[in-house]
Amino acid sequence: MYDVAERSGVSIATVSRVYRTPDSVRAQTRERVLEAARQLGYVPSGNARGLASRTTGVLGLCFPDMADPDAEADAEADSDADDAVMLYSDQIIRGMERAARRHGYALLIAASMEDGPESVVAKVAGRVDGFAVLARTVPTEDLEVISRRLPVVMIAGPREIDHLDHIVVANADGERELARHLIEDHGLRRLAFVGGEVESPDAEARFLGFRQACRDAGLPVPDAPDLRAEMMTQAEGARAAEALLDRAGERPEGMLFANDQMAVGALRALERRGVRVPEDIAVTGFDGIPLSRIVQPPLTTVRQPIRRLGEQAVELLVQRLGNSGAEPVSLMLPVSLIRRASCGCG
Amino acid sequence: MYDVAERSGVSIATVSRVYRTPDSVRAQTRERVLEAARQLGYVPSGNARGLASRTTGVLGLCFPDMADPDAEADAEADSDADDAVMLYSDQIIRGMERAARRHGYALLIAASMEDGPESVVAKVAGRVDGFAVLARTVPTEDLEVISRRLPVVMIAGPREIDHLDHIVVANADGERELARHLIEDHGLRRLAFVGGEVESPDAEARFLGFRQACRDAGLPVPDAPDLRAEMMTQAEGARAAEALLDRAGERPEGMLFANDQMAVGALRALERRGVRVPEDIAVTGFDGIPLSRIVQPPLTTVRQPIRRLGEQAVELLVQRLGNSGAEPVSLMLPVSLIRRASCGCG
DNA sequence: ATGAAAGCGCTAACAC
DNA sequence: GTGTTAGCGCTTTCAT
Repeated sequence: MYDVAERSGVSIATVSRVYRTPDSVRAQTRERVLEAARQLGYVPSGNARGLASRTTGVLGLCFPDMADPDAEADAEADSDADDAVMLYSDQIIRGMERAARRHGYALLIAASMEDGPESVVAKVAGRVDGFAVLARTVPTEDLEVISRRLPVVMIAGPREIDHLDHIVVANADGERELARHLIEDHGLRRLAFVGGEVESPDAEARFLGFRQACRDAGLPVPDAPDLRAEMMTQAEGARAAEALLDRAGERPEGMLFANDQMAVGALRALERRGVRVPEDIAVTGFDGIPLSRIVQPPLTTVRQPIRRLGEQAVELLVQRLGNSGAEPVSLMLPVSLIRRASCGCG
Repeated sequence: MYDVAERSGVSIATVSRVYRTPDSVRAQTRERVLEAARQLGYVPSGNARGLASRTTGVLGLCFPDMADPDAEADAEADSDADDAVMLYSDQIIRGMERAARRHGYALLIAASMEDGPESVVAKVAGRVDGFAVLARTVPTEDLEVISRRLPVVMIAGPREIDHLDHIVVANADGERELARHLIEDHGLRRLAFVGGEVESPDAEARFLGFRQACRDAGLPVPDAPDLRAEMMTQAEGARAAEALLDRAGERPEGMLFANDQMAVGALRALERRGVRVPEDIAVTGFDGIPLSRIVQPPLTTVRQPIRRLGEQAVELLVQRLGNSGAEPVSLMLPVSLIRRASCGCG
């Protein structure tokens, strides 16, 4: 910058102005500066600007370092499928990027690594004006500290920290509606629910919705899911389906899975066992992943607006950047029931 | 940082060490510093660190601000499809993020906006250690200046600037192999090629491959594509198919499109016209997008490894960051022919 | 419309 | 193992 100033015969202040507020510099001067910059290959240092101005023009996203949930599935599936898989985080990224772009921000993304030298979140936090965190990516303790310094919004997670903005989808509503559909519209009564870990807020909320539907319909209300899966993968879904089949007592008329992955695995397991879906048993998932349309039979599920999650995260961050004093916001995005063949529709 | 130092009774240098090289500080001292930081909500400033150390630990990506290529298609298609669409840029991002993570970098992404106050690329360039650019995102002139200061790799573009590393896929090879397959294995001889703009390096390279196959087979070698499409959308593909049908002279036995989008559009147009694929006419695409598997009949195409493009970009950047003096590298990634029903296979 | 000077919060030598 | 001291390359008052 000093070189550019010298070469164009102005002060560094003027060079700075040329880049920040071009109109505040006489056109002729401006041209001279720009030309000098070109000749010298000058690129303004974002770091220095950020340091001096205390703003970066960048928003961030931290997400978990999970292997693809489909990794195991791919082995047995067509390798083509790999390209069709759009990860949850990919869609969040896309949503955030779009919205960030609209507001003139760039997006910094980083997955939390197992054993990074410094926590990834700190790295991101130090380089952005605000950032979003996917549930269970970052130790609550770290978030607590960081969120005192800059806006943080929690996506799809519990309200771990009460002064954070946070966004979730209507998990309970969706599952309740889904179960209601099976009960009222298809007349099913013996329903089994396969959940996730207790610590997974999404899975728990879905189970809650299931319970509500049971209560509403006057059916027995279970205290806990019939089964719980650790990672909610296809393999676990398949195992769960078999376990349910082999369980003593009457076979369930419907199996509700806390996500699509498990439901897809179940579909395959049931086919191997010669159990027809939906004639013998209805199967449902949750998420609305692309795979859910392609499997046979196509999966009845609840679609959650993942990209909008990302978009809203950015909107919240931008709002808070403008008005940091406001009350913490808590958004719940609506979901939609998708009726396909696996429940007996279509 | 000064506050943390004061509160824990050490100098700022020690605070700095605690974050950079924890082992160089006595455990007891370290704990005191960390505790003070926690109490004060201290978050190290990435900007200041970057400024002082002249490195950011961030790699960048600039990509074009295109609307979804499928935007028009979505209107007529199932809105479900929207979620299944994985954009080219999404896959590049995913590939780069993965590779960057492995090397301990975060990823900064930004789409070039129409009328940003400052060029997006400058913004990115100032905040990263090196970055990748998707073809035709950034004015060559800007790149020329910036690439003098930090490593830049061009993805899927022409070698606009000769000292840049760049990566492309084997467009010509893929199209040649595809055309050879139609000619030799299916015995087709009257082939029509629908290309893109002259300025699209991908589309031109694919046409080149088509020509090679014609030459190899002793067929007439066209000087130019039978038709060119501006944006290579489904709508344009449909129009092109109809134009080809209505053209005077013998109807072609095969239509080769420069991308899958157009081929899918063509499939629909041909169906409307009552032309059977592949019985009456073979149709092929290029790219291997998810949609290509789902359409009826499934599309024969050439898959390009988009994610690997992103991964390789990061590898090149990391290499160059380690050894800036090396010769410019030019990588060509292999593609693979995918035979499906639209050419008469399977 | 332009210049001068004081930091922004950290790292990197070097000294102890 | 820890402290001291210069900057890193900008933005920001405040003058002019």
